[in-house]
Amino acid sequence: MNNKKLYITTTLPYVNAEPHIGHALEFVQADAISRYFKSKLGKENVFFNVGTDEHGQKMFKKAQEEGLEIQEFVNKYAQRFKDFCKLFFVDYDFFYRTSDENHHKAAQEFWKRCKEKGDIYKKRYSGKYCVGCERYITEKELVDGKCPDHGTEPEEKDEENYFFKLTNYKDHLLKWLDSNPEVLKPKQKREELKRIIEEIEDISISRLRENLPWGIEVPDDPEQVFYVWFDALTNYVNVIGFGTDEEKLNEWWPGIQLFGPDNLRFQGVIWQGMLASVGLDHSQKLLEHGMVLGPDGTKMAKTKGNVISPFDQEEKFGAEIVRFYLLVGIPTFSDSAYKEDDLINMYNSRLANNFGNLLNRVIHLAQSKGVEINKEELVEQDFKRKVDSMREEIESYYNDYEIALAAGKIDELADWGNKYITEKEPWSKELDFDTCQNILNNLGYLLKTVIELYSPIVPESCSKAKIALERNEKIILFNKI
RNA sequence: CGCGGGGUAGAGCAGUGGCAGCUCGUCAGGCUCAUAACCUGAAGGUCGUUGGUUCGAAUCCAACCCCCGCAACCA
Repeated sequence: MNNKKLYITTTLPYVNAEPHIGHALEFVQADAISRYFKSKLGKENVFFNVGTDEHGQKMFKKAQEEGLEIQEFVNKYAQRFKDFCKLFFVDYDFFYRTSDENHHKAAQEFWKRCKEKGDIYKKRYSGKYCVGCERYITEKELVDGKCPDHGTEPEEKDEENYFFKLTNYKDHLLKWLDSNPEVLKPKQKREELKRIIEEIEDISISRLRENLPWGIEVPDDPEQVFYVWFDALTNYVNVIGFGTDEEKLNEWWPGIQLFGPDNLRFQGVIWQGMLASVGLDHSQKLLEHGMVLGPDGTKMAKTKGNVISPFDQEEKFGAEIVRFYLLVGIPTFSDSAYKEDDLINMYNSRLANNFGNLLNRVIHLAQSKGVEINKEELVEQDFKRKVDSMREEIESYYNDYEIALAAGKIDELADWGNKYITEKEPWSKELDFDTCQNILNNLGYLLKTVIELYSPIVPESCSKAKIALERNEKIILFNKI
């Protein structure tokens, strides 16, 4: 935490298909981090950006296949992502769309600045182009004349394009990574990133408009449009004022970026080179989440029939339970299988039996004993110190974006509450009123802490829990499944 | 020899040189305020294999075996 403002952004998903479980993971992780820091720093000091990447040849083709006007097509899918956010309680501050006019202007401004810096040049290029990858494939990469990633034959292309001199920044980027070893999480990925930087090449950043009518026009060259990645990446700073409001930009940038394993080269290298070109700081933090694997522990694929749909899961279990499992049940920064049995077990034992049940027993006892449980002055100092020191540990996990570990520690706190109540037996008829009142207020304080710290993960339930505790009303917070 | 990550209890994981741990599950007991919940205890591991370094290795080194990702809707 270097200053009071915090900016966090997901990558912009390509809108040529339905949101999948990987998007869900990234979005809810970013949302949990955003919610935590909003509670910590104040809502106005956190800015949480999500959005959709809507240009590119793939999009153009897909729209034609569906027989829709391209803008109509991207509108449809962008809306799907908005609905998806709403469904999973992803409370963004801005939904960025790259087909928006403001984005076009800002991306063009970005281009101009790179050009003024001397980092953009024009070069004739001929080679084999894979539409699936949106890039040229070298002869060496081809497998039986086909793209190794998409299994399709690349198109022969011979055109003049603009290139970005990423190689200018090779040494700079290596130095940056060396002197900021903590910038990338998890740290095991650092070597991989370093290798990618070492093998850096200049990248093609435009296409001929005649081949791709759907894109942003290159400044001073109406025959060319932006290469999709070059325009999409600029969103991260455009949304906070690049090219329009430098003061605002300085307030928020550098930010925290979340992305999936396949995106390391774009977020960690190309984008960082672009930032250097326009004279902006590098990202404050690069968080590479894991991959959600099928129940069998291998990558999801329709052909294998092990695909988990976030919409199906929501229908089956409800959004918060799916959120909980994505955030807590699978490790924050490594690949993990999505298993419904684990989801059920984990939800029942951790939320229903531990946290939910404790809340219920405390409120129930408070009611039957006629005790107020929100009197902080009645909380014993030793007890308070213990809870506060647990809170510190939990917050330090959150501050390090370790959501799953933070949740584990919150469970420990609730678990300790269950041991405490069993030991103190506040239901015993032998106890005098004051002692009972102290015990229950201790527990009330513990629960208040648990509720507050669990809010970023299960926001709706926690806001219900908070009200129940304040009003001393019994509630079954988490029904067992 | 393409690059990278991993192999620790039935499952999921933590553990960077000093008595192998946590959660879930299983079994036994206890409690009874509570959502058949909660508390206590027990069983369960040659830490992938082999060799090496060391007083001492899950941990360091070497070789090998296996799984996964990069990489086929995609993050």
